[in-house]
Amino acid sequence: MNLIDFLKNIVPFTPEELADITAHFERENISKNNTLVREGQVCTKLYFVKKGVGRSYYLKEDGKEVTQWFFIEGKFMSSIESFFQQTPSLYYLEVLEESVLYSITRENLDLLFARYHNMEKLGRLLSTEMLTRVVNKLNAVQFQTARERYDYMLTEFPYISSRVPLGSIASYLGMTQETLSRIRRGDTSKKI
Amino acid sequence: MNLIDFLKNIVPFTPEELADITAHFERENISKNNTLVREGQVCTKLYFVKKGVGRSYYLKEDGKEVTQWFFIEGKFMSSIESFFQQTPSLYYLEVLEESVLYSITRENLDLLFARYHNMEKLGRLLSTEMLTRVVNKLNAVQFQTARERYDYMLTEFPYISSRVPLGSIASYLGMTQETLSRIRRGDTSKKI
DNA sequence: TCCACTATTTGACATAGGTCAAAGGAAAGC
DNA sequence: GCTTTCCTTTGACCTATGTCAAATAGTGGA
Repeated sequence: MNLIDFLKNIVPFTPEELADITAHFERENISKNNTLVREGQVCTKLYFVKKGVGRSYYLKEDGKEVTQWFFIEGKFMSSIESFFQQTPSLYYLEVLEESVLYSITRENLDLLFARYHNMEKLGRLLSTEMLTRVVNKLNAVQFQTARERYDYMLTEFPYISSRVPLGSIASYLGMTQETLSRIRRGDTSKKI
Repeated sequence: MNLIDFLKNIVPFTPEELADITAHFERENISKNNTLVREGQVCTKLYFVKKGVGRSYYLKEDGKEVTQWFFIEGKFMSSIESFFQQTPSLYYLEVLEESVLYSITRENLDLLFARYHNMEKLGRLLSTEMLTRVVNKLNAVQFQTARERYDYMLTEFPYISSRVPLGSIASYLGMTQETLSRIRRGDTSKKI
């Protein structure tokens, strides 16, 4: 997914706006398993994923990683709260595959927000879209069985299960790796 | 909390902008236990809660109500997804106390978004703020024990526990009313 | 003030999913 | 082609929280 096409699909930017906006992004090629942000750091960039997969996660006291979100092609990726509030990140942000990202700094983004009414609109629309997604996940996690949550995930991130380790998916879904493994095996009716 | 003060605190609107914006809101006095939106209806308005408390909830197949969110004084309230995507609401929206709301329709809000760059900014900021809150709840619900979730709720909605029925809070927290009751009793260490 | 509801608490018991430990598989480096 | 390490599966057992049912406590209305 191309950044320009992505932007055009959401808000009817003029060609001049598009040119100026994309000029503020920088292409970055990131190799597999690279960490972009660590816990405690302030996240300075917002990334558009042109190719690859990323995830945000945090460490529980016992040292276990808990996946917070996956970021696939054609989505923006960041430690959102840290980036927007400029506070230390609670999360790690990492790339799980060889990836191509387009990044923009907070200052440049603010500049574009201030410069273009359309840009502000883009921000609002993307933010409400993300809000909807998070609410969906919340409902899945809060009120569904482990198996139903797995089904939810397949709709939210269709192809991810073959691309990322099972443990990352399990913690994203709020279950253990063992449980997810048993679900995948497919013993539906029997007790898991 | 006054609507004008609330708006001014977030974005530096001009007095003219503020006057025009607030002129598009309508005051509504709603009596206790009134339902504003039903499942399947498209939610036509966004409400600012000047006084009172509201909540959104949905009905599970077995007929049990599950609280999705509480809306307290000084917050915007709506069946958000329905309002912004103009799709049938998955949720009921109701007022739990005698309340004073300021409402705006989708058309008027879009008009203001289009008219004022600052308004678009307000939308973006409120949306990211809400996103942060939902993410916090998600983390609480997904990885904390029933007791910890209760503590989380006390920070998110400090005074709500005395204002709304225990069952509504329990389902908001993803636990049964019995469990919440036992937590409140305070048998911390012993098995609940 | 009493009644009729509705909301909350309590107890006994059931279970989904977690924990711990170990065994297979797959994959990366040499 | 081996070795080492990591990832996934499996089994046995455990626990937090759910379910069901009944007992109390609160509350608004007549």
